[in-house]
Amino acid sequence: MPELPEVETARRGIAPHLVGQAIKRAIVRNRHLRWPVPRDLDAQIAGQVVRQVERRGKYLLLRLPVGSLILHLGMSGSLRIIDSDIPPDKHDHVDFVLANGRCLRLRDPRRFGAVLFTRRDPLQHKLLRQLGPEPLSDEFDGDFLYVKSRGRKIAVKLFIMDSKMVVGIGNIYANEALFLAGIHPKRAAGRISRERCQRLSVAIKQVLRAAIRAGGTTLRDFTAEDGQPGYFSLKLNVYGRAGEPCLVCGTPIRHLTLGQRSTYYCPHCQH
DNA sequence: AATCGCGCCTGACGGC
DNA sequence: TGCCGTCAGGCGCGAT
Repeated sequence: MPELPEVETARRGIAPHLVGQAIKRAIVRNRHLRWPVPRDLDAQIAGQVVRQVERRGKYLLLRLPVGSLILHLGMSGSLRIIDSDIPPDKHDHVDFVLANGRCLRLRDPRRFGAVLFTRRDPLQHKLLRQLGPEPLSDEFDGDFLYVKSRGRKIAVKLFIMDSKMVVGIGNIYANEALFLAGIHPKRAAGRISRERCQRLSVAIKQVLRAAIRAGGTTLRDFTAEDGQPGYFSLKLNVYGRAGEPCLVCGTPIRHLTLGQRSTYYCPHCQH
């Protein structure tokens, strides 16, 4: 499941192949993603040169002279740069055929992803407008977490996964960051001290940066089959390790469900 | 305003 | 071998 580090890795992988290239046409084989792919997608983008590939949270923005493509990989989406004559798999829903004979191909078996187009500022798009700060930016720090969480009774894990608070922290990295910060996932967000908010913000940045590094070193050039997502080569301390010993203290890792999502923690290290 | 739970969708996996 | 139930999860949205 692509989280922020995987999306950032994808951005870095595809950007060199796209920037300065004209999109000859868009081929939409299946419009039924999270939201319908616009019927006039091809008409909107055909002939336009990609100016920039940006990321905002887990959204990828392909900036064109007129408008922007907004892509989201959902749960199972992946992007590759391939020769445009390679026949599509049944889950290869959208192609962006480039002028150089290559093609940006979106595969998404579960179709939770999205391909949208806007002629306006994509950051003002309904889906992006209300997003919180980037977790790796200076704006996101212990003070930010502390101030925003005062009075909130919501479990801290759900709090840091709320994209209106801060973007890009998915389930895996939320679990891992809380372990590193020594905070119990169910603790009320508003009852975490300033010091521990600081620890948490540092842990979040640490986990995300490590995952981006891992993604970058996982030999992904995006010109062939997808490489592994970052977390495959990352040491996971708690995620998916229920019953196994904590790597710090040996206590069995516990599992619970929080907001319909799998949650893992060490009952000895996290309070 | 804050919080909670739903539903979209398919592949993997376990049990029989 | 095959069938079936269960789980996984990003995230917007509607309900409370």
